Amino acid sequence: MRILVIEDEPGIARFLKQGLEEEAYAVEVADNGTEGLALALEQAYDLLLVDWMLPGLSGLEVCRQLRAAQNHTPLLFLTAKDTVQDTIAGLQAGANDYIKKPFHFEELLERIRVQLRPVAGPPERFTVGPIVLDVATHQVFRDDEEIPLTQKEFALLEYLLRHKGNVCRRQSIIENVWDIHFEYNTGVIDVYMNALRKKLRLHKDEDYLQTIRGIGYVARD
Amino acid sequence: MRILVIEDEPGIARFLKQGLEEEAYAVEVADNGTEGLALALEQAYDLLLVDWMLPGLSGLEVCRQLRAAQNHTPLLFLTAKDTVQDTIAGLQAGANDYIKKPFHFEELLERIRVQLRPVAGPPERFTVGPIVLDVATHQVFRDDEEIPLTQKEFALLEYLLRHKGNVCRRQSIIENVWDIHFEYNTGVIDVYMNALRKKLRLHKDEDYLQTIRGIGYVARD
DNA sequence: TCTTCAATGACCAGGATGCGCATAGGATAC
DNA sequence: GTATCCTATGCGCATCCTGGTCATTGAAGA
Repeated sequence: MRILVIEDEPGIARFLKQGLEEEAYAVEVADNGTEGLALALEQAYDLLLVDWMLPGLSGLEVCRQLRAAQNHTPLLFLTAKDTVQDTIAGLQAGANDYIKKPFHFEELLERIRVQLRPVAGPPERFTVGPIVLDVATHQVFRDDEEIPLTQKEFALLEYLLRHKGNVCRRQSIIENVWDIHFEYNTGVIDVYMNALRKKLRLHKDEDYLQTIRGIGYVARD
Repeated sequence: MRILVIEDEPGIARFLKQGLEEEAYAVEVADNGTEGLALALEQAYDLLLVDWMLPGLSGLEVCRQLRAAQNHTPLLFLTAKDTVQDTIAGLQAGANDYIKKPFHFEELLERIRVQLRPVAGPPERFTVGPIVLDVATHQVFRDDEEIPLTQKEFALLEYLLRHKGNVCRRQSIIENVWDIHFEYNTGVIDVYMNALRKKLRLHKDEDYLQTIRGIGYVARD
């Protein structure tokens, strides 16, 4: 799990970095708002720890701009400002928690874990039409009959179902399912979509996995 | 949005119920842990507000049993116990937040909103008259009926709707939709406007997509 | 106010392009 | 050795654009 700490006071930054690394998090530190925002936007962090008062962009502004850019990485404010107005402003800006200094490191850790634990909880099942995908057991069913899928086929179907209703662009699919982050011209997705549709026995009129020409694919009921 | 308050002190319970109802939440109250747990398990609440000290089952125990039963409704502790150990115990038991009394009602409200806000960002939708365009799902509707559009048709309509009310010059359209940045004399835009109006079944009197002769086009209500 | 006319956009049809489907076969991991 | 993954290739068709004709517009002049 990757955490970005945006904090200008070197002492606190070092303390956080060390403490979190002992908990096996991968920690990076930015010491001003501008750099922090840029990093948060271009890298895929699992969580952001943001100080309120920062040189350059304020923490609040970092949060606002991040959310405006459709980035929804969990963000925790960590701040000495403890007025109710600030707390409310921070949360309204899109933060997920607001922790007041001085804080206990153990409580911070626990609040971080709250954010990082899987959102929906264990019974993660996704469906489209007659198709059911169970993340926990790694099984896929069509009309209660189990369909054996390979790892990649499963990952692709899971990605599409997790974003059911939303169009998944080829680029996002390549990045999230194949973990390829540079430009890459390949036809793998087509091959796997083909395999999926065949294995799931999707007829022409059963367009649960639709092609959006020139864009990508969608799972729709 | 339905909220269940599990709180035994009648004064606080009444205060919460009234305050939350003023914010248009549907609030129910249970005054002991056993009843609260039973309600939470059988009804579909959107959020639970749980006191720590309760007759019958303690709040902590309610939380544990709820999570053990695979119920992952957002749960906020609301408590006078403010030791770090309790906070950690509460969060570890599966709570989503832990708010210490005395609390400001505004902050509580905001923390409730954090839990209730949808994970993904607000959907980007644009409209003119009966036409609705959803960027995320890449869909276009007229009077709730889906209209299939090609990529270019969609891009053109999106561009016009993003600038609703403002006249889009042919040059800007060519640059932003077709990505052509040199002078270029073509009639593509006309062809696509024609296709759009036809597919969207825009009558002569429905001038949601107006032609500004010699300049370009506008989307207007 | 009416007429004329050039300019502009609406609309249609056909051809080029390129995307996605499908299948086969080689590389790789287990 | 076998299952899995990926590359490569050909094909069909949706999409896109061009070029043409027809309709409409608006301004100038009578």
